[in-house]
Amino acid sequence: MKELDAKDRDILGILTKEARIPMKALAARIGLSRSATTERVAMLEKSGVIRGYRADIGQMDRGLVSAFLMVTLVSTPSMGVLDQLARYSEVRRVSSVTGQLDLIVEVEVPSIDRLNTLRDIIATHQSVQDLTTLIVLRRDIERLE
Amino acid sequence: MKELDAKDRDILGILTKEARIPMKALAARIGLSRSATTERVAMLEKSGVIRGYRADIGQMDRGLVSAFLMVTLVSTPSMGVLDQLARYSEVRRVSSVTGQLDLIVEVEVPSIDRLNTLRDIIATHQSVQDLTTLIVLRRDIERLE
DNA sequence: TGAGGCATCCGGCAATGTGACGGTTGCACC
DNA sequence: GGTGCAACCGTCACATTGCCGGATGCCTCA
Repeated sequence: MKELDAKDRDILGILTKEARIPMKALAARIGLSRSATTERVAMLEKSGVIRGYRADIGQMDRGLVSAFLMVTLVSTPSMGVLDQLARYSEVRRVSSVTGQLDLIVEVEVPSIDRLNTLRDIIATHQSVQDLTTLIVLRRDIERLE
Repeated sequence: MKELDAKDRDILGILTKEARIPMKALAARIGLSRSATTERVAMLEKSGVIRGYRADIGQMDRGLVSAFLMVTLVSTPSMGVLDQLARYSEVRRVSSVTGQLDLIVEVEVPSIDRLNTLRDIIATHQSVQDLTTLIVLRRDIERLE
């Protein structure tokens, strides 16, 4: 895939905030014709830079509990932990990190009970050495893209 | 705001995956007329259930570094830390959590240098007691909505 | 019970946006 | 200087949208 130029970055910048904007308006904003803009967006989609478009739903309205599970592994190559994590749809994101920890697992569960269940399942995995649960009390800032 | 019914949840389910779908197609999928569907979506937007629409960008394509900053505060009412954090556009999300930590700050910066700068700025804030930086090496799972 | 108010739905029209295409321009390469 | 190519533009026919009036069902209260 080619380098993205300034126009492409403009497009991405706008689409990450207003994904439903009409092509015509998008074109006007970046200073290209509609057809050129449509072509660029199609290219960005086809090449995988744009993976899709999502509505951004307020978390409170779903009545879910979010938590971070801070995981330390016995040995760094994760040995099936990821496979297991991937099996649970409540697992929203898993990040390998540097530092005292190895994985940060973000989960979103319907209840604290379910969180505890999930926590226990993961904590008892053979390659998990230590697991700390941090429940999100409040989102103070949220600007994910 | 009223309770969301099954149709509303259908709408949300579809829009969280395909935010750019035309209203007509959305209407056909949930089994309502286009105008009723448009009305419902408008209601969901106005009431804040739908906060916006975002293009989903593959993170690697941006050449950015993501990191978690684990913050312990001197005293729990945050005393201006949030205001300061909000000032930096690299701060993607801040979560108040239970446990040994007080805040989890997620940042996305163009370089490690910038990360260090940001880290230092936050760490020297008077109400920050402790700050640990965890750099994201890899996203193993990502299913944020 | 039946008249009014309200929420929700539908369909239709005019305005706007889209997909598809052909034509222009600028540039690199032989 | 001719050929190929990538990126752009404008236009046509068609699809989608915003906006409306009107139907339907339901609740409330005289």
